[in-house]
Amino acid sequence: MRAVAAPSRTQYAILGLLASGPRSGYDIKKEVTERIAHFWNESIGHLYPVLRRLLDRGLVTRTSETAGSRPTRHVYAITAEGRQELEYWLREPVVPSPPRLEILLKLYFGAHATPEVLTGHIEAYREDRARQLATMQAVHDMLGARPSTDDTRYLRMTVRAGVHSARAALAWCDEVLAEQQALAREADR
Amino acid sequence: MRAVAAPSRTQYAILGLLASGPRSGYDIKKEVTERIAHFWNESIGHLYPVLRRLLDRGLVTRTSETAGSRPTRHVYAITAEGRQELEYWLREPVVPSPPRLEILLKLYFGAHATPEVLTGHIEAYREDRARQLATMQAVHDMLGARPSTDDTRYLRMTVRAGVHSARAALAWCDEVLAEQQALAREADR
DNA sequence: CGCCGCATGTAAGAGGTTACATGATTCG
DNA sequence: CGAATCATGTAACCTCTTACATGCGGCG
Repeated sequence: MRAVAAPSRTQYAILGLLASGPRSGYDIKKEVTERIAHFWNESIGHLYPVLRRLLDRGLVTRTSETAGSRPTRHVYAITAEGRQELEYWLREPVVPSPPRLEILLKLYFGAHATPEVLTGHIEAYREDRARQLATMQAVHDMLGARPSTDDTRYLRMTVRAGVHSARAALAWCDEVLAEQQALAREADR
Repeated sequence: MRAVAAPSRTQYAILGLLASGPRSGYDIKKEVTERIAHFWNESIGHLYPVLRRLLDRGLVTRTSETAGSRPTRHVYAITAEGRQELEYWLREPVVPSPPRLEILLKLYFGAHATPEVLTGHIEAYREDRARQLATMQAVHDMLGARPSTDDTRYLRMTVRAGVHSARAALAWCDEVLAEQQALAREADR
């Protein structure tokens, strides 16, 4: 390989989840979409081959649960080497991923679109983020009812990140929408 | 192809830039890194094949400028069909891309790392965003607080998005760092 | 009786990054 | 005189997504 490995983050997500208990591929997918979808996601079709690779590398083990005639359920557990690999990755600096915000790209090319189209995009985005804010706040309240236990502390922090980010997005949308309205009034005069 | 085309956004970025004047691949790359890197980026190695494809599809034309013994400079210009394609894309709803925030993933797995490591990551991230905020504010001031001319109006909006986002990130970092410090004090007691 | 949840996996390929290859010119 | 800029392009390769393949069991 010439291109230096941009190491798959999927494998670390898997190791991280398995670090708090054995799970099947299906379980992992569910956990991702139900708990951390606000900052991370995985597609099920990618999970299986990566689990296979982790197995081959000895970072996880696999046990099979056969229940009647259903497809065999494979439960994966992290090994000592897997834990080491996870801890190594956790210590490594976060690699910044260059942003690609499609909505800003469209806005940047705004001169080639109608104001109505732009406003429509921003409004849709605003609603999206407003919904997210509501969800995040609901989750936060649910977590916040109890004292900061170890198992929810970090989840709560990520939820707060979502709250901050959504609020900022809303404020920005309102700014942009106001400016677009001012422009429309000017054009009307 | 079975997987339904997630249409390359690179091609639209190219068309959008070419819509305000002919450029070479090299020029496009420079413009991306110098002007819109805060929300978009392209790698030069990917630009050339995509330009080639746009040429084959008749969305751009190419003229060659030979200057002495240097590699021939290819200048691309958008065609009427290219403009149509761009405008079509601009009208289409923004496709939301599921987030993957590595720093939050590491934080979420915080139970398997030392508090010092986590704090280090957050501090690094904070500095990063503080730098970005400074840059964004400088650019914003340069663009001029008020008279929104058409050619800077949309750029300014994207810069404002960066300002809002960076401020939110800083506030979040401070919150998290304070919580980590409180935890450390508790552990000390 | 139809849909959803459970459950695994493969195939195809898009999209994108990095390294390599090559060489002139400009500037400090 | 060495580094950066100009300038294009190819090769290798990886990551990840989507679609396909398959089928049971429970619930409304």
